[in-house]
Amino acid sequence: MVKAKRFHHGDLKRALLDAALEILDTQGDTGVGIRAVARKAGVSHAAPVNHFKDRRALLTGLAITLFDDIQASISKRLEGVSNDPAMRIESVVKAFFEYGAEHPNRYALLWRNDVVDHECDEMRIREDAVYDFICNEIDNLTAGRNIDTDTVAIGLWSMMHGYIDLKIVGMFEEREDSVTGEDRPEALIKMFRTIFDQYGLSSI
Amino acid sequence: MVKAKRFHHGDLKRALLDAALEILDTQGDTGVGIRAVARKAGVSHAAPVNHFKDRRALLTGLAITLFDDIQASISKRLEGVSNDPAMRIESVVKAFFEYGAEHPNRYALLWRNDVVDHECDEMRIREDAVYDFICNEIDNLTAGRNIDTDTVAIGLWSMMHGYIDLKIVGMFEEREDSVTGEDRPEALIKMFRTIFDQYGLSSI
DNA sequence: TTTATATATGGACAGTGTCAATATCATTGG
DNA sequence: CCAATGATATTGACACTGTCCATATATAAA
Repeated sequence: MVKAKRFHHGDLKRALLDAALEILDTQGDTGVGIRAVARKAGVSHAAPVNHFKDRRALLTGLAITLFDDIQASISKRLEGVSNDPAMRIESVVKAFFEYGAEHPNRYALLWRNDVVDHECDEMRIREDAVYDFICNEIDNLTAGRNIDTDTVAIGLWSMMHGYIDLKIVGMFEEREDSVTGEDRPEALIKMFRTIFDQYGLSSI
Repeated sequence: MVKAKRFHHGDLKRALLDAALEILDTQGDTGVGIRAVARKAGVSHAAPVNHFKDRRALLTGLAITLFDDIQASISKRLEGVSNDPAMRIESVVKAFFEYGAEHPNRYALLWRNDVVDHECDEMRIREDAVYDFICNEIDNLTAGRNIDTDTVAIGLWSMMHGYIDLKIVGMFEEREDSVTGEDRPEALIKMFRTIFDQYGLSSI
């Protein structure tokens, strides 16, 4: 039942994903093709079909591993953080900011609707895990008040994602903060604090 | 000097862009290729090279026309709106919301960093036009106060873009607003009003 | 060991982007 | 008006891609 060193190659699926990730980082998702990945993994051009029936399946599989990486990064950050819901939310946001800045190609792939299947369970489960975590923390803040959790969560996630995405595109180049002088991500986090404040969430 | 019905085809560049847009709407940007567009326009597969040297150039050219469409939509909306900066900003946001909902493939193409060249002047000019408009209106609100315009503008645009983009991906399906019962875009706009309020921008 | 299943190979096909050589049209100069 | 020039379109070619097929081989089960 050991997964390594079985069959012809060993664990080809893992090898394919490793190769795909390397190509993604260097050439973007355009370069991540069935044949190119197979070539890098040292197998024939038709070998991957046994593990990924499609190019779409390959990229979806890759995206799933990327989401797991983010989740791991979030968990690591949460270890050294207090139980304050606001601080825990901030950890999630910072994890995404960091991931997008360090691995723009990986982050961009995650939200490519054409080459990644967001309908599949494995993808949905992972998205929901993060979303539900945020909602749960927001609930801790809004307890008893007449505030819709989803609205706050969607607003938060939208701003978080939009900032990362537009920064990757290059939209925000040469637009430094001339007043506070702090990093833009910090400014955006502070901006969200003001939202929470206005919503009566004093603890943040 | 008339542009129509000149040379072999007439105005092939326009015909190519029309064909490209039709394919984009029906098949997404993956289907928008040099050969497919040429086929639809009724010319040989190598004809487009005279007007777009690349597939990237073709998609960039297409994106430019899309941005012009959005700008036109914004201008139209602004006609029936008062001089209140907050209302004018809201018009811009609503124009983008509407465009993203009605033409998801077009909106998604706009921010595809790999197939659209955001460095070129024609693209930058159009992006800056909208951005500067928003900044200008924000300035009218923040006049004299110690608030960084770019921070507010980036936050606004991030939230606006992120919401549209994630909605296209399907991230927000089945997450209705259970409290207010209003549309999510309205809720997000209201959310931004709270930001402005908190920033001391009473007029919004 | 035999059988069955999972996995990998090589060949083929249609499709793609891009380039080079050629042909045709439109405009300009004489 | 005619010739020349530059812009535009066509055809053919090349390497590459995703996907399918028949085949071969390795593992697991009987």
